[in-house]
Amino acid sequence: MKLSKKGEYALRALIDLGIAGEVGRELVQVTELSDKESIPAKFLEQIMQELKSAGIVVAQRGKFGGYHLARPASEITIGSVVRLIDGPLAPIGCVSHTAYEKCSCPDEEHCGLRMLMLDVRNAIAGILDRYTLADVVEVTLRKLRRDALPLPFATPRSAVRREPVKSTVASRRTARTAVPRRLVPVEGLLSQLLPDYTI
Amino acid sequence: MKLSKKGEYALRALIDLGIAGEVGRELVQVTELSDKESIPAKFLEQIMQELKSAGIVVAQRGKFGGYHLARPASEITIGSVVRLIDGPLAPIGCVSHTAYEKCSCPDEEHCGLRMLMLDVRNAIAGILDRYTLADVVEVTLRKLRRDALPLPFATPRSAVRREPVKSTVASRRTARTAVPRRLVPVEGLLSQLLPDYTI
DNA sequence: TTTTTTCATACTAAATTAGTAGGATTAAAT
DNA sequence: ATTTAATCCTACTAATTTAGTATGAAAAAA
Repeated sequence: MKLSKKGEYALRALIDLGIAGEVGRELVQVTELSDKESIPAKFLEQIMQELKSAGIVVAQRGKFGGYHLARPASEITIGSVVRLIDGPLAPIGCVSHTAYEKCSCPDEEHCGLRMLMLDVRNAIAGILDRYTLADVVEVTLRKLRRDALPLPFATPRSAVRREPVKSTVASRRTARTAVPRRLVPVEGLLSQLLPDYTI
Repeated sequence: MKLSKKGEYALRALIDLGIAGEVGRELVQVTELSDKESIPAKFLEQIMQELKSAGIVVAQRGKFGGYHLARPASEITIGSVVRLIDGPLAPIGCVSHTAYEKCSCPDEEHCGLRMLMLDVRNAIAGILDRYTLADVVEVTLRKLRRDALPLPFATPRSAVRREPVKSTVASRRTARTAVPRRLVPVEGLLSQLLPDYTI
């Protein structure tokens, strides 16, 4: 039930971009991300490319370029990122919603294992499709502030000399107000750390 | 978040052994299992070997030999089987209970991703460690009976000419009475299909 | 003694994972 | 215009994992 390193790196980088947006930083370069997270720079470069192609991040080329989120962090679910990089969330193909595949078993309708794995897939998707980058950014910032630690990306590596590139939408809309919570049953550690968890 | 084919095959075979025990069949051979589930026989043979080494099944060698569960199906959790064959349930090492591994991130204590993945690992383990082979056997048999389908392993391939080999414990104790349900929150499809789900 | 099963070990082809390498392109600064 | 520093693009690769095959020995029943 593993998440690949690539998937982990993608999420780490995106969370960092979310944090950067939250502290007013407009662009972050691959080397900053790879330094902070100890990710091989060239590997992360590839990953950022995939995220760009998928429309999750936007790049600014050239000197003093870098990346930022293409949409508000509250509109990027963790599940969508994991699916993009690592494929379906379901443990076996015959219970995948996004990539169903008939399994080898003789009778899917009477397969107890399938029922069980459907529960697992729903449990995973219930979490990863519910939470967004904004949620993870929020708990991270909350913890850092609680312990009075310096926030990452607070000081731009090179002074902010760029015009507000395209739109500051990302940095404004990250607050979790507009997007309604989707489902009812809320449990787990993250939900307890988030302020407005509906029940 | 995939379960390997090997893990899937192991679970299918074990569920079949559980069903066999439930319908009074004492031994099942690899070829029967591999036929029924369309698993390459030699591959399944290897898998059964691992399950034997782990003390999950017991083998009877020689002509008219075969396998049966080493313990009551109600005492074999799905999680223990998946961990044996596929390793830890946790998506990343730093949230694994059974195989913790320090992750590359600079500060585990303030890592939002880790919190999230801990929720995921708890959700997965909450299901796979809660349910046993007996549960899966039960929903399977329930569905087959509901649709008036023939139960597998009801007719022994070769007549039952063997003495009650070691103990009939497995076939007697499979009823889910002795083992108490472990946790409180019960949801998902499987729990709804099981009769005595506590809440 | 034959048959039929598990047991044990070795091997392998294909896919996936986790990267490296090298340069082309773009844009800001000088 | 030239230099510098960033992303972009493509190809390659080493190691590991996955999903098996292959071959035969050992055991037990007939």
